[in-house]
Amino acid sequence: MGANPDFANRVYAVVTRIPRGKVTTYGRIAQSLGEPRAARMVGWALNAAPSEDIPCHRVVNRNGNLTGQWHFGHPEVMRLMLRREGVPFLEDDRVDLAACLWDPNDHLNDV
DNA sequence: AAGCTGACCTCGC
DNA sequence: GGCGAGGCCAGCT
Repeated sequence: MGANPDFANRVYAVVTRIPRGKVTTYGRIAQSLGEPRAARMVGWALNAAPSEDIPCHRVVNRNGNLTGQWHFGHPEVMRLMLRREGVPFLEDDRVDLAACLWDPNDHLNDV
């Protein structure tokens, strides 16, 4: 990992806490970590994150667009995984954040 | 070795 | 309200 395993570790912790059928954004995660400007690093952390242990597919951008769809090997993979969990889609590569947004800051003390 | 890029977001004009 | 630049940090060319 990089020189900030602590940051990436927190990212993994947050992503793991994302309930099934819910999604969150990179910015929300970064903000919950105290680094509202480090959204890019969140994405990079997920890049090196083991997708088999971490539900990285539940992380989308602020627009609700599946930016990292090609990172799963194929765009349809991320789509099907989210759709399988009951995540509502506004478009083929865009989810309804208003319906399935899970804010880590709102669930810091809640499990 | 230096510069660009990248699963992004926020601020400024 | 739309466009541009800055910021974050590590990896790659």
